[in-house]
Amino acid sequence: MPELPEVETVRAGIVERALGAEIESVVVHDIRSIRRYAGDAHQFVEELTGAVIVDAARRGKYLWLVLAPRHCAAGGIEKISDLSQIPPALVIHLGMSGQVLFKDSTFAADKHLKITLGLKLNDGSATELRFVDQRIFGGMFLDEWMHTTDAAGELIPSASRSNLGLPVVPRAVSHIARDPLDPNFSYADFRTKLRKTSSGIKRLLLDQSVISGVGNIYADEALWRAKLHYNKPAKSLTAAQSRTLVDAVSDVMQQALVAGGTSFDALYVNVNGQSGYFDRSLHAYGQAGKPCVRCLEAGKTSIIVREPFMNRSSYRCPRCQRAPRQAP
DNA sequence: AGCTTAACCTGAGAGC
DNA sequence: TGCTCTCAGGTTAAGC
Repeated sequence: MPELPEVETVRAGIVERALGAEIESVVVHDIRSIRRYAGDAHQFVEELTGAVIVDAARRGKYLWLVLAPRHCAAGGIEKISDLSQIPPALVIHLGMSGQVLFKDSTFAADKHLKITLGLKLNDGSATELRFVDQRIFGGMFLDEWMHTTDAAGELIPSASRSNLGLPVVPRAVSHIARDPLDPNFSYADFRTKLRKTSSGIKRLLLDQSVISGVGNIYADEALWRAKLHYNKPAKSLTAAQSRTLVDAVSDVMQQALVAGGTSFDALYVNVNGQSGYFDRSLHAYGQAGKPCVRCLEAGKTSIIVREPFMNRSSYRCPRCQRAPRQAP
C-alpha cells in the first residue's frame, strides 16, 4: 500500500536512474492505466515520445516527472520562463498496487504491465521504465502546469529539487496539501483546518487536502504514537496535540523511509523490485490480538484491537487510545 | 457547503 | 477440488 515513504522511495529511484534520459518509445498496454487525461493512447504516446526527463518531484502520494523538449539538454530548461513552452508534467499515482520498475527489454513482460517507457540513458545505454499495476487504482497522465500559492501566500514550489525556477505544480496536484516532510509544511494551517470540522481526527489525516501522504497504515501508527483515538473530534485537539500528531506522522514516515518502506505482500517494491521492511516496526496497524508494546513496557497488559472504520479497518490500543465520550 | 458513501479493480485467503 | 464470499485500500464523483 504505497503511502508517502513508498512513493518517495520510488521518486528517489527515478532520480538516481533516469535523470537526463530521453523517452524514445512509449507503449500503452492497458488504456485503463491512463487517467484524467483528455487525449487517447495515441495522443499520450505522441506527446511523450522524445521528451527528456529532467527531474522527479513529489507531493504527498503524487509523483511527477518534469520533462524538457528533445532539443533542450537536461538543465537547460531553467531558461524557459513561459509555462506554455514547458512540456506537460507526467503525473504518476501508484494507487493501491502501482509499481515503477526499471528493467532491460530482455526481461519478460511483467504480469500486470500497463505502460512501458523505452529510455535512452545519459551513458547511451537503453532500459525500460515499466508501470505495473495489479488493481488499477493508480495510473499516469500528462497534465498542465499551474502556478501555485499556499495559504500563506508564498510562492515556493513543492518538493521538486529543480523546480524550473517557477512556483508550479501539475493541475491535478494543486488541491493536495503539503506533506509533513515538506520544509514549507505549516502547523498553523493544519490546525486551522482541524478546527473547522466536526469530523474525527483520522478522517482528517486521510484527507489529502488537509495533510498529504498519509494512508491507513501510517495514520494508525501516528495515532498510536500520539495516543489518540481515531474518532476524537478534530476540533477538540489542543495546539500541542495537533503538533504532537504531525510530528508523529513525520517521525513514522521518516523511519519507514529509512527502512525502504512498508511491505506486506510484495505488492509494494522499489524501482529495483525490492521490498521494504518497515512492517516489522509497526505497533498498531495489522497487530490485532497482539499486546500493545508501550503498555507492556509499563507493566500493563492491553491487546490491540481492529475496528471497522470508513469501510476499512482501524487498529488501536484500547488502553492508551481511549474512545472519546461521544463519538462524532 | 459540509460530510458520507459508492464505485473503480484484482488476487489472496477463508469458508463450505 | 472448486466454488463463492470477503477483504485489502486511494481517490473522486455522486448522493444526502
